[in-house]
Amino acid sequence: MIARVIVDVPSRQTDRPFDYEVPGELAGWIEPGSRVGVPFGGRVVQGFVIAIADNADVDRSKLKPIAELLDHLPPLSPDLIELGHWISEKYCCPLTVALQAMIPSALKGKAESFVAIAQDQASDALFEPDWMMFIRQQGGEVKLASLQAKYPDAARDVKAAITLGDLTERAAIRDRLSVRKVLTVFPPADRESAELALTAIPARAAKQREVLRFMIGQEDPIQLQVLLETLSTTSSTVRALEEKGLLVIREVELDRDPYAGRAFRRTEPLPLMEGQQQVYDQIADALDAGESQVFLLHGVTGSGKTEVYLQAIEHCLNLGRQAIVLVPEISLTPQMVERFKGRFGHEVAVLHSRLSGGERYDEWRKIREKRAKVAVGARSAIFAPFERLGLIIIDEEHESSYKQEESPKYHARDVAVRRAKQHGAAVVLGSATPSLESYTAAAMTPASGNPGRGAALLPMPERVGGKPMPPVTIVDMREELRGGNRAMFSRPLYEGLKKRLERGEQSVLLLNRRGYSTFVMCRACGYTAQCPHCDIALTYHQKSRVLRCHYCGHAEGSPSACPSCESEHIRFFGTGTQRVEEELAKLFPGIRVIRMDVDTTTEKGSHEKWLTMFGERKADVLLGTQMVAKGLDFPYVTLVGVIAADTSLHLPDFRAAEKTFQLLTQVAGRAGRHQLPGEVIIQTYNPEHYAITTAQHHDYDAFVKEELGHRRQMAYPPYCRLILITLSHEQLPQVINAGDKLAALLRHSADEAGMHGAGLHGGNRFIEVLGPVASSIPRIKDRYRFQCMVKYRGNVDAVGIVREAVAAVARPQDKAGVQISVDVDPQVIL
DNA sequence: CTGGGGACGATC
DNA sequence: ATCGTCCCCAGC
Repeated sequence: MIARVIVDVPSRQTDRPFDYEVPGELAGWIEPGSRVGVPFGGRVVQGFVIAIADNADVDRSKLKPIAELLDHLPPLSPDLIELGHWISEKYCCPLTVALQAMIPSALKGKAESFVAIAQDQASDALFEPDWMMFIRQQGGEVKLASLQAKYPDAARDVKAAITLGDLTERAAIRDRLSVRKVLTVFPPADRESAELALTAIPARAAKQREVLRFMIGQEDPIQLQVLLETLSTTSSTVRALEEKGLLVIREVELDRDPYAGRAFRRTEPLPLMEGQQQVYDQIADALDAGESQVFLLHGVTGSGKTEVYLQAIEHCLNLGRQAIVLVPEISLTPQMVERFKGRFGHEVAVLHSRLSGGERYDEWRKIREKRAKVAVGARSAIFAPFERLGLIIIDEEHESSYKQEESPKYHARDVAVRRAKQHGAAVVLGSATPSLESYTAAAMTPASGNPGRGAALLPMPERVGGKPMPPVTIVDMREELRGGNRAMFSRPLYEGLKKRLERGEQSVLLLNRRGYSTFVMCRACGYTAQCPHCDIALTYHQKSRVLRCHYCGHAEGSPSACPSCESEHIRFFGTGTQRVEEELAKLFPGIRVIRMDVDTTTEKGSHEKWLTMFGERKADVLLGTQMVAKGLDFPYVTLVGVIAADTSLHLPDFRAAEKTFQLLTQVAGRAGRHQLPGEVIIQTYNPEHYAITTAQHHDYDAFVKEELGHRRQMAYPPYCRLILITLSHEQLPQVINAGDKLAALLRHSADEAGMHGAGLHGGNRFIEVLGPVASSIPRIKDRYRFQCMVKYRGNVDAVGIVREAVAAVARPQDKAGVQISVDVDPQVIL
């Protein structure tokens, strides 16, 4: 029996299966998906079995046996392995990287070396060195690492002993975490004889009597720790009873439950409004049919999408299938979790990055061991190891956080569609502002003349309770300036805030820029403070009084005089959240402000803490970056102010307008969701920009129409697909050289591919290579950055072309080599 | 003639 | 990625 193993060595050259012999004793245990330790190039590494075969591809003499099996249940299933292949192809990464992304990091084992005294070595206490005696004391075998730590000078001798055969070396894979085990006390099995024994306990051991009496009355096993606290005694007392054979103490597996001690109030399905019911019926039909189908649920904020999700999941579970709910990391608040736990109780597993490694592992095991049927989580929860998926819901599907920034650079939405196909599951993409990719996919419905393809559009244009969308006022900041107001708050926004304070209502202020100021400039000579490691201006942080780089974290003291001309006319320009906070305090003495940005929410749970405080009306204003725009729902918020809508509009990103529109629409939906009517004020220097005017009228369709026009004109997605290749190196000439080489190779292959297709340009099939050009931030962390862009459409294997070109350029890949990263733009492929 | 150091290639 | 091998040149 032969196992094909993908070894955990993430490089281009080892990105293929290696064959291993399955030892007889493991034959029944090893299957595709098993995690194993295998000897590889003179050491032991972790690997995944991806297939079982009868015959090896290589000469039998080269085969080595699998060294160890790491889990009793394989952490991957065949469908996840297949999905891994797809990811590694589509996103251009080694298969092991794709597979590793699917399991909790607790299962990322590292090889550990052990040394043992060889069997035939007799003890020779007189002449033995200390370290050898130490090994004997430890039972003949120790971790190499602990030997190194204790006897740093013995390295030479130990190495020699291994070479001579006096010591043997053994490697094993060790997981970062294991199942949590808790000492647990079991009540006596035979209560009658225990009663008898009770009387036999002498009076001086009164504590033992008390413990035993307690345990006789106890139905269930109890944690030792809890027992000791309840009866305020010590473990020796309990141990004594154990030794008498009256009690049993055993280690019991226990989940680390991040929501332990929280009771979730059970909720029942709410009656659906007509709009909700129609949407639900369509999803339920698809679930009944059991065929993969993608839905785009376009529901305005407050239209009751979550209740539709909950009932669709319930229907899915009733059909004996499982469901995954993806939510942006930032929206995965306890309130959000509560909605799902409240409806489905213990059958919900929660997966997100704020959990500790152990908690995450235990939630994952709940799914693996079929104790959970619903997974709620961020991006990576798309890999939840369910066997019969029926439904995948992606809430706020337009969110860019569904794209992973590190390798594997997958987009959870695209992976979801693929995974649903494997399982015959339904996908529901929910958003008030669908991404253009999803919208275009939905525009290809049978009705629009593309039968058999496309996502079904499910509109939910009504808000629950019929609340109107809040009125949105656009304030032209150029007018304000002309009117003599140079402050960061326009008069309408100032008046609005003042009114809210007087009425005891709350406001939310959005400014998509943290820190105090955007840049520091000398008015005399024009000097600006730049990061020494990146080509980017430093941001001043008021509290710590330092200039900080938001890309590499570099910090330096802020100058009081210009470092270049020594003038004192050095000033802070641009506005960050810290400065707004300061200004609010000046304008409204006594105002209570909660500031929420990366700087104030690094601590675990701080994000929720601030929101809870705000919900309890312990602050008047919630001020923050885009994290205040997402999913918050506070009844006393009646004013939402956007301090500078232009911040995201001018980013060097063809999605800048789309992101701005989404952000403004999202944040506008935060006001007046309850009894009190709301109001939104947007400050901007571009009041006529369509992203802003369409957001003002809550007019998604108008925005999409306009934006699609621009995208078509510029040949950007969804009218084509993109691959961005970024090259970086410490030396500028090296990057330029590699960039030129790469572009030449790409152009050559693109031409060749074009030859075989009809109508290269303007038709439905083309491939175009742009660059190399310097990236928008030409240097980060002391590395110069250049990029090439591949634009393509139709049936061309652009990723394949890129993969080959990258492999050719990255050939001499020693330490001095140019780093190349490949980014495939998201695309809903149906 | 030996021994360090960097390029090259294999790893089942 | 990491390790062993080969080959070259410097030093003895």
